[in-house]
Amino acid sequence: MNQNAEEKIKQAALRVFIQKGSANCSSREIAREAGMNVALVNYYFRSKSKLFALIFETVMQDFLKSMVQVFSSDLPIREKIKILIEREFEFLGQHPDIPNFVLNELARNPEAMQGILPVLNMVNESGVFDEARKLQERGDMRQMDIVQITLLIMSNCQYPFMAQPLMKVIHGVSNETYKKHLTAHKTHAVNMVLGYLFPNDQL
Amino acid sequence: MNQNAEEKIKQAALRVFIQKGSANCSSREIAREAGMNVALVNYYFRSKSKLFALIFETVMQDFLKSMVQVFSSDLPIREKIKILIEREFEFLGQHPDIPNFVLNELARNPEAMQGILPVLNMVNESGVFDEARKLQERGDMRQMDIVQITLLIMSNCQYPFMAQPLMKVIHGVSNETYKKHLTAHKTHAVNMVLGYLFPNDQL
DNA sequence: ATCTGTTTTAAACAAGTGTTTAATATTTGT
DNA sequence: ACAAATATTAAACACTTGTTTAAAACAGAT
Repeated sequence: MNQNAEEKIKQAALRVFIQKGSANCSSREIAREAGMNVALVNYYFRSKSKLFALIFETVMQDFLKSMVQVFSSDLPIREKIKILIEREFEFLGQHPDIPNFVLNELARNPEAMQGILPVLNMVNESGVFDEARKLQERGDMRQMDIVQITLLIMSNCQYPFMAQPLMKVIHGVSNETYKKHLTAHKTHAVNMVLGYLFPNDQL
Repeated sequence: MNQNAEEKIKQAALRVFIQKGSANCSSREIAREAGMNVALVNYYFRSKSKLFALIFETVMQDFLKSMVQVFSSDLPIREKIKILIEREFEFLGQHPDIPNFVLNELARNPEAMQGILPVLNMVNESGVFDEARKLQERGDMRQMDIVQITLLIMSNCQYPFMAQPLMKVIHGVSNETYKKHLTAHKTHAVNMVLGYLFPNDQL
């Protein structure tokens, strides 16, 4: 089980960190989840914080990958946004607790900010925002800052998953019911965002 | 400093809990922030978890109060939504880390779910959702579940504040710049949500 | 089989955790 | 002024934390 141990610890750390956060879990818990000894965690990864930095970076990669991919593609802008939102809902359906994890770490764990730099390069080199700017200059898209376009899209994708516990208890709905609301919400997100960004499309 | 000590601890706990979360702070840190001894925390509040429950409940009250107030008012529906969003932005401008705090605790701290029950009563007794349903049956408002209307509004209000660290680093903007984006975003949120909920208003 | 380097373990370390205790200081009522 | 009640403190409790150490188990090569 040579390389297996290292990999098992990584996967256990991924699960535990995402579910509990970097601060609210122990090295021993990660080791237990991996079925290994505590000392092995530090044998392979030097320290808990180094292990976390590693995990956090890979999570950030996954978190932003699909967004970058879609926008680097060759589709017309409306299609891009539509597919982007749909993929985001699909991704979040399988990893519903990642947004909470990411935003929480970035807000509360100063070290987490370091691990985001490689991902920043990925985003910048993709030319996502340059392209969006070009599309905007060309005309029919509503004039607003790229920051706010990003916000518009991500708000309506990520928040519904982050607020799941709150919404369930406020409206008194079950897990299954809320999942149905989520898939229905995908359509609303697409239509609302597209409708707002391209007001001239109305017919 | 009789009642002062108790109150000082409460306010210190409020600050520390919101900034660090219930799990990632110690009783001693709260005591230090309040300028008091550790034992006093338990002398007044029995235990750290009891203190947290108390704090969390009051935060939840503030968190949902303005929403309930606005919807219990006597304004026409479009005005209600507009004012609701604007008040939400104002509240979050002064308490930008509360959404992250609330959603994080609800997702990760099972005990937090208990402290929400009184707030649930507040929401239910206000008749917020009943009223929204009535308004919907009457006609011109887009047919969609109350859960999703709630999501629509809260997503576009809360997420921009929760994602501040992420957005700042992704787009490389300063604190001040981002604040300007936030106030600009308020207008977009109002227009987009109203535009989507009342499609016949277009002129 | 023996040596060599790597992997895994149990045990220990100091530091920090929530909580309790018992003694001291302070306020209150008389 | 004194006594009773309350508020505050330092010290200790048992336990968990991240990390290190030194010994053991294991692998492959000669």
